[in-house]
Amino acid sequence: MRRSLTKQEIVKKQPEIDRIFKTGQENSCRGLRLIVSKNQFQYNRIIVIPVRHYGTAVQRNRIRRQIKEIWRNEKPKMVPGYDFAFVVYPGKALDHEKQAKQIVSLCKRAGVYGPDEG
RNA sequence: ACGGUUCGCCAGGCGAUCGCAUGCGGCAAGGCCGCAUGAGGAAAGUCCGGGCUCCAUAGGACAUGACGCCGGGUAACACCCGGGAGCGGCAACGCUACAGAAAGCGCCACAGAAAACAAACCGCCGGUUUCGGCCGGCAAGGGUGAAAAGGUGGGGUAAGAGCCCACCGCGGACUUGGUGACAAGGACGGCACGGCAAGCCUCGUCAGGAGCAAAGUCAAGCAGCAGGUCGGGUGGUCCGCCCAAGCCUGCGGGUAGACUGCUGGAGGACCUUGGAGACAAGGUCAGUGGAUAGAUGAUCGUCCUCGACAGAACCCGGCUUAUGGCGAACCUUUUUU
RNA sequence: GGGCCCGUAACUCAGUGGGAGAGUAUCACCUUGACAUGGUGGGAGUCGUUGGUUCAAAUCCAAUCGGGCCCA
Repeated sequence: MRRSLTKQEIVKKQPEIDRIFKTGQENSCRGLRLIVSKNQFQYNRIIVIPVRHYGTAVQRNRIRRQIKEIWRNEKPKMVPGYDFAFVVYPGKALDHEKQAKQIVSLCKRAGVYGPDEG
């Protein structure tokens, strides 16, 4: 499987986001919350949502790109068929390695980080 | 060297791996491959000015608002350039809502006699007196205040006063220079005319309203009810013009998709010419963001000065604010020659 | 993206050029055996910030910071 991230793999519609928040299963850690919900596709989808008044436009763009990048690299190890919503809260910025560990542990707790794949 | 003033420039580089968007080409059939391109000087605040779209190709009047030394630049401006005057600074240089207070209205708290067609508290002088004061003259002195009706000196006088004189200030016909703001000179006047227009206002100039969530096309979908009257064309009013037999308002219901607008521009780089400059004209070259939950990133290596402020959402011209570094010219002080 | 509004005491607000105020709250005292209520008195402010106009600015003007509302 390729490690690409196309437009299809991004959750776009407001009703779909509402569905994730209603039916999804929540896991959170410091400054980050992950909501996972099953979808009707064969692949996974993602959305990154910084909370209201999260820094400047530059900071919001940066955290979204960083999380998308980590998720893209870890995607082949995930169980397919889920929607991921990352809600980001303001806090101290982590470096790439620590942030990747944090996201992987969140996915493991959510039960979508399959050890059989990869 | 220290401090300061003005102007200009840059916005980490290179390489590797993975990845995103758009355009083009190919394979070939809705997916791959290749190539090219891919945020800013402020993209920001939304403070101004336009383009563009709809309402009438936006017409007249009033209201309202903005601007306000002169000349020029520009599509336009509240911006820019050059100049004048005033103010600040030792200077380089900077700042200025810089029209009108003799069109009119209003305000000037407290204090003070009086805050503006004048007037007289303490006073000064003359006359009179029943010694309490009264009548008249004066506005120089005191006192109050942010501000008190030219200043200083001399003459003059009962005491005084532009009452007279000299100098300074003010106004100023006129003359000269300048496109002009204005500058220089100035007969004469004899001080009459306090300040505030970022108070109302007057004069001059300009401005119709709304904004790409404008506007248009397609698809999907729903449910009407009540009221108002003669209207509507966008939100100040009237006229005019256009449209219409229906329209408007309120409550309720439905949609939350796709496409056009959407980027080739008052555009950029370089050169030449004109101009003091802002800028204009001509030529050559390249083809250079267009997303729509929102594309530029991540990691590693390496070098250095170790990277600030910060992310396009229709597009331009400005202003303002945030911010790292570099360079040039000029000025002050000190030292040296 | 665009349009619009508001910042005054701890809170809610008034104040349209010369004195910074009201209610609630808080503090002290009185009243009560004690509490509540009631009464008397007091403290608390860079008027969001920075400049400008004016003799004088919470007020007028400009810039800036923070908060809020609306659109399809």
